[in-house]
Amino acid sequence: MFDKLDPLLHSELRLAVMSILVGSDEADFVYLRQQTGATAGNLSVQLDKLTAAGYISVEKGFQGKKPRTTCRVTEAGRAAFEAYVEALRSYIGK
Amino acid sequence: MFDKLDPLLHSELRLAVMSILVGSDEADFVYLRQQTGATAGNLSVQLDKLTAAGYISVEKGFQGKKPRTTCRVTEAGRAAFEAYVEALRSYIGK
DNA sequence: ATAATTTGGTTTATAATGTAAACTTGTTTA
DNA sequence: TAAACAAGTTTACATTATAAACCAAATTAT
Repeated sequence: MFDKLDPLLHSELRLAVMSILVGSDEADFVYLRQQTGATAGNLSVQLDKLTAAGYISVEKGFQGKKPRTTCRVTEAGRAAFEAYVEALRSYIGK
Repeated sequence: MFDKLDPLLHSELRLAVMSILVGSDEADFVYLRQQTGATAGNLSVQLDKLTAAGYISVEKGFQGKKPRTTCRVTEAGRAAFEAYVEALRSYIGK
């Protein structure tokens, strides 16, 4: 009756991050922080979890002299996001 | 950008319960247990939380000699559910 | 020059939450 | 009348989320 909801995506902050990445293909730490309003610590932890799950890839580099952490959604991440959205329908209809 | 997700509804089991109640107006403990596959303990705890939030009302009675716990969604619960679904759109589109 | 602040994060301690096992109360069955 | 069952509830434990505290490098102020 109800599809299982992927616990990695069923989290407000991680879902917001994935939503941004699915729609924009690349976003850096600072931008994600701005858009989500999350604290840096929380964002850092949740990015780690998404990385560990293979849902995003993270590249650390520099922009001039400032560190820059760039995130991208992986194919697995995109698929998981779509599956999550599909599973949600069993709860909320449509 | 992203709407806040009501933490009371952003839980797989509570969301499933609310989904059933919004669509059926009355359901008893045993039925909810069957439909959700939850353990009795977990269901009991989550029903308490929904009750404390004023999202459902619970009536305890008997059917013959067996206890029977009947749940209904309240108006506040229905409104919260709809708001939750609406908020979700900001994450998953559509 | 060097002290104070800011930027871009990470680690870690705590609080909140979810979950199932264990328990309770009463009923039916052997 | 003892064992098993039904309908829940309580409680203990594990997981998760979150922010505070921290760190390193760069910038700004003195």
